[in-house]
Amino acid sequence: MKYYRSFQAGQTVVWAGDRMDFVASVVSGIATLSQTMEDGRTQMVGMLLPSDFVGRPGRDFAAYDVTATTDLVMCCFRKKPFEDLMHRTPHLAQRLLEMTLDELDAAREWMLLLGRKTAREKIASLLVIIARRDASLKSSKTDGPMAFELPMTREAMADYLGLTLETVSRQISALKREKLIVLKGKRHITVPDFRALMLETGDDSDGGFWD
Amino acid sequence: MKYYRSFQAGQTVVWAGDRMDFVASVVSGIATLSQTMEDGRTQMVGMLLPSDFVGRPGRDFAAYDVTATTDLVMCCFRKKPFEDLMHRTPHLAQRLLEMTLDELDAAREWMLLLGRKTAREKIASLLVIIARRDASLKSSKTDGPMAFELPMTREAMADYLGLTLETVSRQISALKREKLIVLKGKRHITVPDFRALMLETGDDSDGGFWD
DNA sequence: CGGTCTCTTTGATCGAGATCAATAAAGGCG
DNA sequence: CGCCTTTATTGATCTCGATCAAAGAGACCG
Repeated sequence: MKYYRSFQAGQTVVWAGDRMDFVASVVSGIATLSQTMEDGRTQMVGMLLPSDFVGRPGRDFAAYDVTATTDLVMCCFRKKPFEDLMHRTPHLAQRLLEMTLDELDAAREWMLLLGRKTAREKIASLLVIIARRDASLKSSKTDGPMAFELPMTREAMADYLGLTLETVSRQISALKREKLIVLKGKRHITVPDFRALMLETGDDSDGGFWD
Repeated sequence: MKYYRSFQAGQTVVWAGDRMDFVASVVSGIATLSQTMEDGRTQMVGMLLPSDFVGRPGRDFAAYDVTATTDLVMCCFRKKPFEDLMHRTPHLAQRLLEMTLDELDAAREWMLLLGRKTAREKIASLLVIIARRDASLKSSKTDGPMAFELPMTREAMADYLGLTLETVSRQISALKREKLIVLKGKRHITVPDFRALMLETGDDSDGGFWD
């Protein structure tokens, strides 16, 4: 009923439209949900971090491509027993509801980004999100200089942000030129002044994050 | 504990950030959820149709502006008693989970639209969505000519689609010129050939809708 | 160590949609 | 009815990001 599966970075976990007779949660690593149009245009519609849940009770086919962007371990449950468990355990539905509402909020914030932000604001927003997540994982402070690894290629960033990979690259170069970020190699980023980067996201001055 | 509230088209139900001590569901009419950036850029992030739910158990402040786009009646419950009820009624959480998952799917489809579709595809997609909803409300067939009222201004459509109102107007004119739609006045639309319009949305040939 | 991947950067040019501006149509109301 | 406001259309121009193209930087491997 419960088992673990591992995937290498880049591997596909399931394809949209495939039969999917399990639900799962991420143990370690990062996975993405994405949708692809017939002509190949791709949009990432979700990002799964450790503890996040995939799969939908009462649906037999995957709605999205699920891809491991880093090495990934997932904990899977067969769907049928899981659904039974859910009926017997009221708390489970409530917990899932909480998580789904969080995802819905994230999706809506992302809609604002996709519909209204400039390329520069999109890149800054993504870097801020990744930096924050990283800081909270390591429970480090967000005021000094922050450093982290980008867990994705430029192309994946483009699919995330509704841009082309060239535009992503150019905007990152621009932020580097302006000393808002420092690059070591292609993936390691240091942010000397987090507030300065946040000002580039187009969001409210602080979003209540600093109190 | 339970009461009804009515709003006129254009009225604001709640502002983002306002205290919101109730949850509600739409009885009749249409409401929208939207987010606004400091400089006024606006993105609609959700559309509430009859039976849809607003408000989040365990959150005291509204996350989005809620606006009535047509005359609107909502059925409200004080939040505290509702939360108690939810603890006592396992089915309720499961039902809310279903609805929230549907909204999440809609939000993700919308993300693809915002991130990757062209202006023409966005307009066609919106018209198809509205036409379908209208058809299912009147439980009429989707193959003959279809006619419906646009429940929103060009500006609201623009906020929905991540476009400017001028672009919306131009694309509607283009679809009219090409006889894909027929306009009577500014709001009444007739679609002579629904499949032809669907081909303009950029989605899979039929999305399983025709079988 | 050179060869061949894949990923990234950078340059040149193009074009869809934004922006700025003017006009037109449709209500609402004195 | 004419006046005023709101909503929509259309035109002219500009600009940001897409597209096309080439070169650079690692990583892996024989």
